[in-house]
Amino acid sequence: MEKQPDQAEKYRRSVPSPTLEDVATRAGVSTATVSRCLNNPSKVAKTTRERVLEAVRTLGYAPNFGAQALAAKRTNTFGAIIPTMENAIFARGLQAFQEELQRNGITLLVASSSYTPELEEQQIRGLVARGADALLLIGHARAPQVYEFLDDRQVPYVITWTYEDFQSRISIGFDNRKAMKCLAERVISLGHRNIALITSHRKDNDRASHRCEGIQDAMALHGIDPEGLRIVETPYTISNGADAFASLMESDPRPTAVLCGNDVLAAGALLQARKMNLDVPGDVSITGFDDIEIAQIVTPALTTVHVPHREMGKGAARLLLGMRNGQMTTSSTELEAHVVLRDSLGPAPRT
Amino acid sequence: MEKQPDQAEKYRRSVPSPTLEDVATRAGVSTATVSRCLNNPSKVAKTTRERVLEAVRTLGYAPNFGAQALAAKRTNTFGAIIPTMENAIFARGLQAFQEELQRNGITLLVASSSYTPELEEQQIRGLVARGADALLLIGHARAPQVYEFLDDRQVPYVITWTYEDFQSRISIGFDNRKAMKCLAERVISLGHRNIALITSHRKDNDRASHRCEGIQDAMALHGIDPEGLRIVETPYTISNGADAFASLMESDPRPTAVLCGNDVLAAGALLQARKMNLDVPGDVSITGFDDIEIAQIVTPALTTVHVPHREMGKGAARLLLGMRNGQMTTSSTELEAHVVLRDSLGPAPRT
DNA sequence: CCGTGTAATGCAAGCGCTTACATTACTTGC
DNA sequence: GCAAGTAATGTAAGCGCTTGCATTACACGG
Repeated sequence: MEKQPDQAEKYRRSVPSPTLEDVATRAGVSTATVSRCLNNPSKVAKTTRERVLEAVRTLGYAPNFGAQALAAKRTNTFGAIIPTMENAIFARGLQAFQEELQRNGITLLVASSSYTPELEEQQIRGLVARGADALLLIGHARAPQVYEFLDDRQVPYVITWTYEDFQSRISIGFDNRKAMKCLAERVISLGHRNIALITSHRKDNDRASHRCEGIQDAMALHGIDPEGLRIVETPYTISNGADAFASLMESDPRPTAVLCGNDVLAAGALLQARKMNLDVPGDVSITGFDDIEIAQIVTPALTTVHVPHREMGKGAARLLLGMRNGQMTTSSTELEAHVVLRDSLGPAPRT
Repeated sequence: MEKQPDQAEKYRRSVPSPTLEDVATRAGVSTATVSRCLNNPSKVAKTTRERVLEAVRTLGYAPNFGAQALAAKRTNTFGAIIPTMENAIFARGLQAFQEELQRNGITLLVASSSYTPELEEQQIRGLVARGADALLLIGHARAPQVYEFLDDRQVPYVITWTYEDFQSRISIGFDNRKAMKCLAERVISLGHRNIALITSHRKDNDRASHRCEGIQDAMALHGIDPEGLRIVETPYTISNGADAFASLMESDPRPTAVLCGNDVLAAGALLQARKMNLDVPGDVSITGFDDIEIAQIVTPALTTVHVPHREMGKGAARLLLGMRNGQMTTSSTELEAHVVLRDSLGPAPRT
């Protein structure tokens, strides 16, 4: 008998979230005081503060995000647009970024652009419309109107995964060109003359194109014609890496060293080498870039370039936090990437 | 002479975002019409609509998120809380989830809980406070007050990565217990009697505990005492997998098959086996779970359980979209996971 | 005991949008 | 030609919060 109404009530009991006003009433103060108490505790008397916080607690109050954003013109939200979530390239850096932000009470919104400039622009506008207070961007290459938009709206941003003291845009990262050059010099010093590169598309991707240029720098430096670098462009997946490697191995003369624009492509290349019964590094050397987890897992372990993922993420967060607080003194930071020698790179085979 | 003001102006020119009102003025209509035009185009005459859209375009108008959320009590934002972003376990599913959402004009907010219930609860409340219209959750195990909170606030949610027709909570996923049992039966049928499991902590993790039970089911079914299953619990990282494997190999009697709760742990085990000069699967068999990318990359390639990542992600999005639109007819969906035989599982070695 | 300074609090005006309801301008049937 | 319906648009009331300014309450020196 008691059951029926109970049931019905259960259905429609939608407890609306408590509002500032509810808290204010319960604590016997005005909404202004509650607001101050939450955002600026020092301006409220201790006894009142305690009473208010008590009310907040018992009511389970949480501020309405939209209202807060609307009134304060500030969301305590930062955004990050990364090219892809599918593989781990950006995961570690992003994790560090987000940890640092969290520590400062701000939330991270992540969007991925699938390496597509149009999509990226759309995502950037979207995040700004959602009130992102600041943005993390990967690489410098994007349409000028995007930068104009950001500057007009006064949205602070930092460019990562690359370092370049460039056009007053502040960035934190490493010099992709230099890092890759360093690795290429190693390769060349082991006697390789016939070198190939598997990379993602370089258009609209400054990291990829700088890495390529780094190889050519090293070649030129050692008297090898940079034009002789065989280049295959393909999206970042393992199977694409495998296919690219296969096609490279069919070419003549066959490269003795295949450098890859990142570890994922290199893992694919390695897989394909095994399938083709090629010994790595006996028959052909393979290198990666990024030093993500899989670099250590594959057999042979990948010689690659270690990228300071966590430092970039954390540093970017610091910079952005500073900028938001009106610190205009911040400047770009260069971090170091270094070659990690493992087993996939060896001397060039004798012909 | 003209220069000074110009300079000064340059500094302070913060173009405030255009508002609905700006658009309305420019198009010579009221804000209501503009709003309708954007959210409900069919209610506006075609000629007016064109005029309005033109104004929107030239002004570069984008709705203010906070204001919209406040007025409409809806954010077109869904949230997902996953245990970790660090490895690829959830990446593919999440990507599919987000793609499907994007196709429907809704934005995804991702938070990670680091496998910590308290943090997860906090993240859930955070996302709801930020106006998430619906939530994707991993696994069933969480405090009742969390479910109460969600039900009170009428926030739709779906549980994934597991399937269980359970307490009226709708879920989409696969039966972890059954899937692991299936794999374990394979293992047992190859003559293994001495079996070990490396898993993440099972407390507060129903996927992990179900997988464990699945093994024990299979053992019981084949007359092996389920109590004989050696279990090592450790967080999901490669090096932890390696350490766990090492300690297992020192135990007596030594297991002939080490099943792992996921591919990351298995990759670590494999690495350690190589370091210990153990042949896999000659000396010891190793299996994973999830079938993420690394399963195919490691040597020997990992025998594992393929999980329908993309289907879960996409399906979850569909369910949530339906629920938000008031479709109460939705129900849980069971997907299939299946064993993938590769090279890391072989017959038990003769003693 | 009063004037004054200071700390604590309240008042109320928005922030930019959605939407119920009111209004206007037309059709259309009789 | 008019009542009545319908389609298109306008009016204005909030949504829940922040914050500049006004007000109140004291403490204190003279």
